Order: sequence, then structure tokens, then C-alpha cells
Amino acid sequence: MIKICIYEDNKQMRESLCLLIESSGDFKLEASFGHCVDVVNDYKRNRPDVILMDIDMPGKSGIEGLIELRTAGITEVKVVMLTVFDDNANVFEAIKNGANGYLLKKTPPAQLLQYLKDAYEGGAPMTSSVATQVLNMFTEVYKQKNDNYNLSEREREVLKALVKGYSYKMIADELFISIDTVRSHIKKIYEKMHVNSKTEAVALAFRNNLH
Amino acid sequence: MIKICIYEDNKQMRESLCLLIESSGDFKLEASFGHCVDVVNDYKRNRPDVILMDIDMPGKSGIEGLIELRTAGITEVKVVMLTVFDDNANVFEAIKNGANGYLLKKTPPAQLLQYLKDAYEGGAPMTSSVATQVLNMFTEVYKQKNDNYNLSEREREVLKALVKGYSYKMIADELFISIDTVRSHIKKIYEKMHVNSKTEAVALAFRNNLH
DNA sequence: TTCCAATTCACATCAATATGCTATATAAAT
DNA sequence: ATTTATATAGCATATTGATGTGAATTGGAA
Repeated sequence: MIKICIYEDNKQMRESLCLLIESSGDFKLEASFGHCVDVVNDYKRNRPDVILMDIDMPGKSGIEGLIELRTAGITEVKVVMLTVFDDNANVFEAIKNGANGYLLKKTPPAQLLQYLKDAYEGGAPMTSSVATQVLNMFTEVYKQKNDNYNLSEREREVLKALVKGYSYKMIADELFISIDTVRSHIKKIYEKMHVNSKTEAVALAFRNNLH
Repeated sequence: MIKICIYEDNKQMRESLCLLIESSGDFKLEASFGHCVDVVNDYKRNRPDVILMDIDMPGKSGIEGLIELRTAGITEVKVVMLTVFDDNANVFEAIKNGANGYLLKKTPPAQLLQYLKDAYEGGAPMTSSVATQVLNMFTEVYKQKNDNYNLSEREREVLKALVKGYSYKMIADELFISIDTVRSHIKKIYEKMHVNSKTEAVALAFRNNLH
């Protein structure tokens, strides 16, 4: 029996969800709440396996509740977010704060139960539009910043050392070259990257994942 | 009718997949290939809606094929990766290069067809273990690096200016304070961050999302 | 073969940075 | 009431960094 807790401020919706959970043989409804102001204590009292958490709740949003749980070190409970809209910001916040799933309320009851089971078993159930968003965020963040400024092998080495915070002298020692050679390389790097200080070069390196 | 192309080096597996696709009324198998060395031309000839791409293929891996497609500017075709293992590195590479789905070969045939339909409709079908991995990557990358080194408001302003590549003089002008005050702030920032150069401070700022 | 990019090194010079010490004023905390 | 943290400022000094100019070597491309 998978132990469930529900957070949903709308009474009708909450009762529907409760009924759905209780009607199924695989789940045990431990408790349901209209708000998540005391989510950590709620958890400690009921020890659910999976929490079904509405996002739009008065007082403390479901995402704040999620954050509270995770920052309290409670990571073993699966938290499945439930919401009407799959707006990007909320999806992002939920995912990065350790939500285990993200479902829209339009999800058919039978599927919702399956998804809760998925979450319990370590899956990450997501409405397909949400899954697509998640992938898009990834490609956004990690897309090949194809600008490596045509740095040569050696120049990349020097840049990496700069990023590590090394001084010219330290770089010279590390690469077994004279400090003047380090200067030459760095001058060239600056030209290629169109910057004129260590700091700018390092910042650009970070922004382009060259470190 | 959803037009499909298949890439799979194992002949038996390929034929099974072909049969599966052809047996379904919703799909039309445009072509199947044992390798993806000519994936861009293959696409131009067949114009599939969805490509089912095995990852482990001799010569050119499915991920290389995917990259080739996307770098050729072909983004309209949905690419669903298919593999035996859900090892982290491959999932990561596939996702960040614009794969639309990631399925394990153990996926039951009926479900595979549903997943292909999902992909066609803009969803992002993923085996649940893969979905979990994707979420974990997210939390890894975006987890709150709560270390802000107890910087004061003003110190954060100065640090941000440093990250922008400003010199002491420029920071002084920007914040309407003397250059000596800038020095004082920076000295304090270095103490708090346990560094002793602009570069290190900037690198740390980036690593901790303080910029 | 000639040319170019990359790598190496040297010398010079001015600007920027790092650090130490000191000091005043203010607001918050104890 | 006294300490603490913050913000401000000045001065001195040694180190580091940025830039210009010049040059030798090497390996690959045109």
C-alpha cells in the first residue's frame, strides 16, 4: 500500500482526489490538507510515500512547501506537483527544487493513479507538455556555445589556468614556460576573445562553458 | 499517417521494429537504415515526421547522427533515441542535443507506438528511469548554492561590478564612492570568500550563481 | 617552397591590483 | 553602554597585469 498525502486548497477538488485515492486498492490516504503551512510537521506525523501537491494555494504555495520539505532534509518522500497551468516558471522552480513529477489537473483519474505509482517506484511522471518544456530548458542551458574563439590548444590551457585563479607566474611554472610566453599567450587570448583583462576573459569563459 | 524512419544496426531488431510500425494503422514506415552515416540526406529524401534512432551503432553513433541533423538546421523532425542502457552520459548528450525522447529497448511494443505518437504530437516520451535522471541533472545544476559568503548588500554590488569586468576606478564611478572605498570593500570581499584576487572572486561568483 | 599560425622567449613601461595600517560615522545587536 | 558590522576614505608600497615591439622555431597549408 502506497501512503499518500494530498495538498489542495479547493475543497471539491480535494475531496475528488481523496475519493480517487481511497477507491483504489493500491493506495492508502494518510491525510489531506487545504494548505501547506505546516508541511514538515505534517510529513513527520503521517510519513507518506508520495505527496500530491497543488501549486496554487493561498498563504504558502506548493512550491514553497516543496522547498521547505527539501531544505528540512526530507528527500525520501516523492513529491508530485499538480497544477492547472504548465507555465514555464513554475515548472522550472518545481523541478530544480526536487519535485519528482509534474502533472496537470486535466490528467485523467486512472492515469493519475498510474503516475503516483510511477513516482513511488522512482519514476518521474510528467504531463507530456511539461516533459517537453524540461527538455527545452536543457537544450537552452547546454546548447553548444559554438564560440570557442578559435583558441589554440595551448591558449585553452592558459585560459583554464586563468580561470583557476593562477597568476602569470604560477601559470609559467605549471606549463613549464617563461612568464613572457604566458604574457604572449594571454595577449593573444584577449585579442581572440575581444577582452582586455583577466576578469573579462574568465567571465566569458564561464559564460561559454570553456572552463 | 505519421511518417517514420528507423536507424538500427541489428538486422533482427530493425526488422522487428519495421514490422511493428507497418502493422499499425497510424504509421507509415518511410525507410529503415542499418547506420546513420548519411542521416541528413536520408532525411531530405524521406522527410519523416519521427526518427527512431538507435544509439549504439558502428561507425557513427545515433547521438552523432542526432547532432548532425540538428547542426544542419533540421529541427522539425522529432528524434526519439532508442538504447539498451540508460547510462547517464548518453542521456545527457542526447537531451542537450535536442532529442525529443529517450526510450529503452525493453519498452513494450504497444507502448513504443504510443510513445512515437507522443513525440509526433510534441510530447517528450521518456522511460521513467530516464525522466528521473533528467530531473536529477536539473537539481544538480540548479540546486541553491546557499553560500553567499555573508556578503553585505554593498559588497555584493561591488562583486557584481567585478564580474562585469570593471576596474576599481570604474566601480568607484559607478557607485559614487572613492577608489579607496572600493579597495576596502574588495579587501573585505576577499576575506569573506577566502580568495586573494579578482579572478578567483569572479570564478567563485560564477560557481555560486552570485553574478 | 613559401606563407601562416602556433609556440616560445626577452625587454620595457605604465596601469591596475593587493595589502597593510589607520580612521570616522552609523546602525544594529548585546 | 559597549561591542560589532558596515560603509566610507586616505596613504604607502610591492606585486601583478596589460601592452608594445621584436624575434626564433616549428609544422602544416596553400
